[in-house]
Amino acid sequence: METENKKILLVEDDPNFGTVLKDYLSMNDYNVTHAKNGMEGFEKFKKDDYDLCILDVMMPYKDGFTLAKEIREKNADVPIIFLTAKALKEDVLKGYKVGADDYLNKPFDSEVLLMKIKAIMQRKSVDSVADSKQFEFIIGNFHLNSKLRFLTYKEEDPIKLSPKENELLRMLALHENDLMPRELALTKIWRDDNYFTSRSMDVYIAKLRKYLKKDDVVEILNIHGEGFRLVVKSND
Amino acid sequence: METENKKILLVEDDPNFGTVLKDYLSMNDYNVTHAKNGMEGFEKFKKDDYDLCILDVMMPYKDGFTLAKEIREKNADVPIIFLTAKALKEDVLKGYKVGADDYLNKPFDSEVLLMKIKAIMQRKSVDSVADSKQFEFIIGNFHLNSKLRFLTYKEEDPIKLSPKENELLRMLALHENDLMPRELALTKIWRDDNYFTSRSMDVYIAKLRKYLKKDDVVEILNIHGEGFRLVVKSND
DNA sequence: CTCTCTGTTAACATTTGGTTAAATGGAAAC
DNA sequence: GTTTCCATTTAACCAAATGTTAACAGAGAG
Repeated sequence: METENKKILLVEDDPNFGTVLKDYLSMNDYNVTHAKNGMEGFEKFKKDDYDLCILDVMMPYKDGFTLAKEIREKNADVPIIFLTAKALKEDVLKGYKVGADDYLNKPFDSEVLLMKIKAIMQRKSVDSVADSKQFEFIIGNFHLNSKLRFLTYKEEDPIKLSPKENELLRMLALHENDLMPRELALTKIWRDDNYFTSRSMDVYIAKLRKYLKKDDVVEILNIHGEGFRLVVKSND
Repeated sequence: METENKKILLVEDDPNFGTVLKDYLSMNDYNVTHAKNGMEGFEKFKKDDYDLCILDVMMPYKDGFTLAKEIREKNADVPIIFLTAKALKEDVLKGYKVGADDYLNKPFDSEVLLMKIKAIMQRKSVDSVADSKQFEFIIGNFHLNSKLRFLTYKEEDPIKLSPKENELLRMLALHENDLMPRELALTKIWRDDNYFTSRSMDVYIAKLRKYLKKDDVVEILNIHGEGFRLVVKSND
C-alpha cells in the first residue's frame, strides 16, 4: 500500500555508532534522519514531523533529557526511546518522567530495538485518526467525501474515485473559485514536478471533468501555464 | 473513573516475591490480584477486566508466553509486562511478538517498574477512544456477541466465530458505515503489517462475507488501497 | 506560422483484492 | 506418544483497480 516509511529522528553523537544504527534502520525501511548533537537534533525536529525519536542520553552541550523536554514542549505525543551506556536508576526514572516510551542500555541487540520500535509504532498508529483535516466538500450539486473517496451527485449512487482523482479534486475544492497552481498539485500529490507527472495530471483533470459534466454549474477551467480553477457558478 | 484504582493482574509463582510485589503495588494505589500460576491467572483474567497484566515468564504448568497468548485471544488490547530472570534474546523477541508492552529482567528496581506502569497506563488512556469496551453489535439482522464469539442471524442457531474472525468483524462493526483502515486491523489484530498478514486478512474478509451473505442489507465493501467498510443499508 | 501547453483516448504495467486449496502448527483427544 | 482436529497462514491464480506513458489533435501565445 502507501507504506510511507515512518520517519525516525536519531540523535547520537558517536559518529560510528550513529551511522551504523542509521544504516541498520534504513535497511529496515525506516526513513532516518541523523543528528550529531542535541542542538542539531532540535533544529531538525522543528523542521519536520517525525514518527519516533531515538535519543542518546550522554551528549555534549545538550543531553538527551534536555532535548526530550524541548521536544515534549513542541509535541506531547511523539514516542521517544532513550539510549544510554550506563544504567543508573535515577536516569531511567528521569527518562520516564519526561515521557519516554522506552529505555535501552548500550550495547543492545539491534533486533530487540527493531521490535520495540514496531511495538511502539503500532501503539501510536491507533490514535492517528485525529487528523483534523477537511474531508467533505459541497461542489455545486455534488458532495465530495474525501475519506471514502465518494463523489455524489444529488441523490444518485456515489461515484467511486481513485486515490489520485480524489486528491486532485480535493485540492481543487480547497481552492474553489480560485487558482490551484499546477505546481502545487504536482508537488503535493505526485511528489514530483516534471513533464510526465504533468501529463499524468492532465489525464486526471480530464477524468474529473467527465464526472463533473453532470452539473453545468460546475466546471474546471484552465489557466494557461498557471494551473486550474474549479468554478461553481452562483445560481442567480 | 479517574479515582477508581487501576486493576492489575499479577501472575507470579514465587510466593515471596509475588507477595512483596503485590504489597508494593497496592501501597501505590493499584488494585492488584495475585495469581500463583498460569492456570489460575487465566481463570482470574476471564472473570474480570484488568487494566494491566504483569506475567512472570518462568512458571510451572503454563509459562507466561502461553498465558499471554490466551489472554490476547480474549483481549487484544490489554497491556502486558513480562518479568523474567534470564534475558535471552529469543525470549524477548517472543515476548514482543505476542504483544508485550514491556519487558523487565529480574532483579529489577521496583521504582522503575512503577514508572513503566505509569507510562503504559498513560499511553493507553490516550488512545482509549477506539478501544471502548463494546462487545455486542447489531449488524442488520445479525447479532454479534464478541465475548462469546457468536454471530446470530435472526433466530437461527449462532455461528461460532474463530478468534480472528471475531476480532475482525468487531473492528468492522466499530467503524460501521465508515472506513476501517487495513493498517488498523493489521496492527491491532495481527500485530504486524506486512504482505503476508495482509493476505491473511483478505482470507478472513472472504470468510466473513460468506457468513454475512444470508442478509442482503449487510455488505463488506473494499476501498482500494485503504481498507474495508461494513455497510448496513437502511431499510427505508 | 510555429512552438508550447492542454485535452483526450487507449495501451500497457503495476498494484491490490477475491477466492480456493493446500500446508503449517498447536492443542485436544485418543 | 500419536493421531485428529481446527485455526491460521501460505501459495497460487485470476480479476479488478489504478497509474503511467504514448500518440495525436487542438488551443493559446508570440
